[in-house]
Parts: sequence; structure tokens; C-alpha cells
Amino acid sequence: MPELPEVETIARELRPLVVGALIREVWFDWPRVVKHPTPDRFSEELRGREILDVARRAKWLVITLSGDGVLALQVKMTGQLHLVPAGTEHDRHVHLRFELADGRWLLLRDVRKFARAGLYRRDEAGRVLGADEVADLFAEHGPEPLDDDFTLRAFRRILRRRKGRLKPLLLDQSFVAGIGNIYADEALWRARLHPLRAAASLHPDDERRLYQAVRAVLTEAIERRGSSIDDYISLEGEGGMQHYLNAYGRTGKPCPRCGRPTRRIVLGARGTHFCSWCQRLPAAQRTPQVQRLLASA
DNA sequence: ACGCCTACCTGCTTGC
DNA sequence: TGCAAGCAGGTAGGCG
Repeated sequence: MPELPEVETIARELRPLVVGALIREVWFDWPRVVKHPTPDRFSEELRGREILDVARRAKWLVITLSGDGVLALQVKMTGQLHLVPAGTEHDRHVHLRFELADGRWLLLRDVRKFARAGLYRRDEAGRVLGADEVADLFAEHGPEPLDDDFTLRAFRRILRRRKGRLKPLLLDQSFVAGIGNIYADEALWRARLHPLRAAASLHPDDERRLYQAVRAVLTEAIERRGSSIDDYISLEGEGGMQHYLNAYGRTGKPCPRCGRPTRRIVLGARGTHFCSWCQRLPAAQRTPQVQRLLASA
């Protein structure tokens, strides 16, 4: 399930392989994979473009093209990129294919058809212009958690503007970009914070631990080339972070810190894993509604 | 305006 | 053994 570390890994591995390549033809068998401009214009406007760079913003792959073009790919949950020699047979889950002039195909394979691709323009400042050609495509996204200017001070500033509980907040891409279900659970486990904890109730020390936990878990996951759970695989194969998760997917298994069984609750239709001993919820926040939620799991 | 919920998808797991 | 319901979740869009 690609989140920031997985998309970053794909970008880093794809970049040296395709920079300088020319897109000769584009094929797809599922029109809805094309998000922008239209399925008709997509292939036509991509033909003849050169790939200048591959980068990541939030959970998007951002491929800079010649002629002010930007190809933005969202692999979402089950999307994969593969680079194969032209003519290689692929299965029915490949829905989009970029045929490169050098005799290779870049394939987007996605079992669940959630992945999307769009061709956008960039302005002089390098901003990607969204569908209306004025607003930044990423205007609604929060800061990149691993950027140098994402400091503890900056984190505190945006955190203190938010209400609500920590788990849904971490998943909110307009709060901080790139965190998904796996690393939200991992960051909260590391920071010893309960997923239902009200963001407004954090003490300065809690804020610091959460900030450090988010950065540390994402950094470690990138070093391990992401977590290969379900369908995620990068161009050079599986990642390794799935072997180092402390909370996500460990329902009933002992907490690596205290040995007590890992709990799982459903929060906003997301499986949420935590240690109820290490990640305590202050008594004042154990409202009847929260009690019911915790008891139902 | 914000937070919460559902639809989109299909393969795998679970339970009868 | 077979079949169907349930589950997985990133994100857009809708609702209250």
C-alpha cells in the first residue's frame, strides 16, 4: 500500500532508468485511468515528449516532461510500475502503457483499478498546474514531512490549528502529505500516543515525540525501500520495511516494547493497530462514545 | 468549514 | 467442497 516511502522508492528507482527517454506511444484499456486532460487527448499530447525528471510529491509520482508537461501518477493502493522490453506479454491488470522510443515499455499495473494518471502543465516556477490551469495541483496538500523546513516549530503550528483525533489527522493529506494507514499506526506507536487522542490535548513533549516519530519512521521506511504488503513492489523488487513494523498488522501479537497483545480497532473504516498499555488514552478522553468504540473491537 | 462516511475496485480470506 | 459475504484502503466527493 504505497505511502510516502513506497512512492519515494519508486521515484528513486525509476529516475535513472527513464530520464532522457522519449515517449513514442501511449496505450490504455481503461479510460478512467486517465484523470486529465481527457482519454482522447492524453495519448496524443504525450507522444514525442522526453522524460526530464522523476520526483515525488505527497503520494504522487511527478514525471517532468519536455514542453512544459508534467505526467502525474497516483498508484494508490495496488498500482505498480514495471519497465519491460517492448512486446513483453503482460497480464490483464496492466491498464496503461508508455511505449518508449528506445524499445522499452513502462507499464502501470493495477489489480484494483484505483491508480490514476494525468498530464498537466507546469509554470515558470515549476508548480504543477491543476485541471483549471491556475491552481497548483498540490495546493490542498500539507507540507512534506521530510523537508528541511518542516521543523518541530512548523509541526506545532499546524497541529495546534487542528481539532479531532490523531489517527484521522495523520491520514489527512491536507495536514501533512504522504502518511497512510501503515505509517500513521507506526508513528503513533513510536510516539506512545493513542490513535484516539485529541490533537488539542497534546503536551509540548507529546508534540515533539510525534514529530520525531513521523520523521523517523518515514526515513527508516525509505531506507528499507518501503513495506511490501499486498501488492506493493518497486521496480527493483520488494521492500523490507514490512519486517520491522511494530504495530501495523500485528493484531494479537506482543507489543515489541511491553509484550502485551497488540489491539486492533476500526477507526474511520481503517484498521488501527496500537498497544493499549504503551499508548494510553487520558481518562478525561474516555468518553462513552470512545468506550463503546474500544469495546467493540 | 470541518469532520466523518461512502464509493470506487477486485482478489483473498473467512464462515456457513 | 463451494459459494458468498466481508475485508483491505487512498482519495474524491457528499453529507450533516
